[in-house]
Amino acid sequence: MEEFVKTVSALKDETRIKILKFLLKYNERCVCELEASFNMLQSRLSRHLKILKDAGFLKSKRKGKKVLYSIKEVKGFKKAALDEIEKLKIDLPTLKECSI
Amino acid sequence: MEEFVKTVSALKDETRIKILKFLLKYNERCVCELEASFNMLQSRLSRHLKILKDAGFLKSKRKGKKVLYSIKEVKGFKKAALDEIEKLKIDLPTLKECSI
DNA sequence: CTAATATATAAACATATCAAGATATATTGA
DNA sequence: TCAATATATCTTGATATGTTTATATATTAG
Repeated sequence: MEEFVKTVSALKDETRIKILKFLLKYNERCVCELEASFNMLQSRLSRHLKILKDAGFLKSKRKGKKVLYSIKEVKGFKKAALDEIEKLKIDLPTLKECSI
Repeated sequence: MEEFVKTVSALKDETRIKILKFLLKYNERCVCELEASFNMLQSRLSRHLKILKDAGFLKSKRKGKKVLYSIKEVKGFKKAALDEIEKLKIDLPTLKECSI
């Protein structure tokens, strides 16, 4: 139950839905790229990324100063959720890549 | 997007998850049966049923004084959610049937 | 080691959601 | 029509969640 509620809670936020859709489209991205692309406060992003990671939707790996986030391979309900998000017709910001 | 958020929001509550699981198991039930089974205030139950119905998980039909609620046939993400809920290992209250 | 950059966490405040109690609406039968 | 039963809605107070600002931690360059 807890696990399911956590999964669903992570999905119940427009910002997080957009982040997931963005990473589905643009693969592995560092926080500063997301920050630039979404034009969003870093602390806000970091918080949402943590929630998505804790819920099992994202994985992260450090690369130097950067931390790269990407979609984790999932199945079952979580997979269905990502599929649904991928189909949503919502505007995503364009990718603002990091120098380096 | 709105639709997806509404769907997910409906799922983000333990009471509603239990109601869904209960109706998956016991099929069509009136509010007073749910009230008796869950030992829950009627207004609280009614509120949750409305949220689940608005989100597209439940349908209802009136039968005399009673209103009968049951799981609606759904597909895609919603179906995956119901499947997941059906698999959850949580205790459900036993059914307290209505006289009549 | 220190400064600079990248990311994470914490505190304060605002908003959303829930439970409970009160009230309203709908249906039936007298 | 009126009373009783079943269900729905509204209001209030409590709790949870999101945003912002400030601060802390981690990594690299010098």
